[in-house]
Amino acid sequence: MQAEKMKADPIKSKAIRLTTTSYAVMSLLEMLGEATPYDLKQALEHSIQNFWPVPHTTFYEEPARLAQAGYLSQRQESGGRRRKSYALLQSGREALREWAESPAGPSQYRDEGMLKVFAGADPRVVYAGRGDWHRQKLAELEGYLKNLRERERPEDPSEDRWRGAEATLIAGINYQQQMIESIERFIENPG
Amino acid sequence: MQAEKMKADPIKSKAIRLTTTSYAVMSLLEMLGEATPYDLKQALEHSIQNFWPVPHTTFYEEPARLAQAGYLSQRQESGGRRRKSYALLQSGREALREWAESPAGPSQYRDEGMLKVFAGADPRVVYAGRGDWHRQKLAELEGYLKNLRERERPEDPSEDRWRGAEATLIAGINYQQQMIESIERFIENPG
DNA sequence: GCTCTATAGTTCGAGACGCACTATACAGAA
DNA sequence: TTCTGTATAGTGCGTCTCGAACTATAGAGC
Repeated sequence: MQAEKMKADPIKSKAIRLTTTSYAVMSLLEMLGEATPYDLKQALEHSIQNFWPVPHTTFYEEPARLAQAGYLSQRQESGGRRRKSYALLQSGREALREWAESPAGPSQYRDEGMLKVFAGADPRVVYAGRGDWHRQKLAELEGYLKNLRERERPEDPSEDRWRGAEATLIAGINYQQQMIESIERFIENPG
Repeated sequence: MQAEKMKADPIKSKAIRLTTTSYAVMSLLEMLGEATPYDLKQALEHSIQNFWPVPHTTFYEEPARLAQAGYLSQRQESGGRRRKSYALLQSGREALREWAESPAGPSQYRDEGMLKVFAGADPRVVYAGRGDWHRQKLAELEGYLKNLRERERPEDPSEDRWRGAEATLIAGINYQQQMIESIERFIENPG
């Protein structure tokens, strides 16, 4: 997680560190409006999970943390499951904008399989199923993109809250295609 | 970090969870023989860091943890900095082999920049410097591969402790080349 | 009203993270 | 000789992340 400064509404709230996960929650809330942690988790799995993996337990806790620090409003159902819903407050929206405009570090690639190869495992064994995994992921992303394009969206791009999501899907599709190639190359010639 | 079972020398040691970082340390020790944490950190930065990022503070602590659990031997210099050196013990070697042969999960891609794009940032701004970053990384890996190939190594591949390292460099070079392409594609057409 | 399954969520302890700081060695200048 | 600069080597610690395992609620079908 990147280093971030402490931020908080100075009046009522506890200062917390805003982590990349915080911004993930806030950017989903900006797209969805008011949402329960479960709604957020669902949305996450179709989008952010592909370039910023977060386990669901972490993601469930994050909205409460952010609400406590004054970035989100919280509202609780009175009947049934008495679920909580969260929405972005002004301070959250501002923090999100500021972060989005600041420079980002390089991307990270993490691959336990590659570490096994390093430790002497046979690349052909380690990567045997990988091509299929990436092909499946590719199909999944293409599905999301198709859905997104069938959705009605405003003419004016600056009004369109789905533009960012669309761009990340396109990038994800590129990435998966490249990975498929790159793995094939590697299996053919691992050294 | 992947889930791993608890393992320990049953006699003298505290049970710890072996994490992927543990195996990273042990695989380096297998290649290097006896080494100080700093030696390990150096080696890490030229190899594993590229597919399994670990902050140096974590990496410094890990050998002590592993030694305590009976996977490594520990020896301390008597003069100067009184540094500690570590080496793989039999139980460590066995744990490493067992892990290396077991299946690995999929790889992970993590990119804060992509999250900024998702949140509405302009891809051309976010990815402006990325191509160069990957080109530099590519050059770095090519340098390591050149060095490695100049080193004298045993004829018999099964004797060659550097085979794994070489394979990961080749994979890394593929990966960086693909990323350069993939980013160019994306910047030209981000949606 | 019971039981099955999908959905929706919580708990908690160990580990990871990274900022900020400390310490040691060794070279060359004062 | 001591000073001061810089590269090397390492530590402390609070906050956050991780994931296994568990709990709870809703609705479908019997």
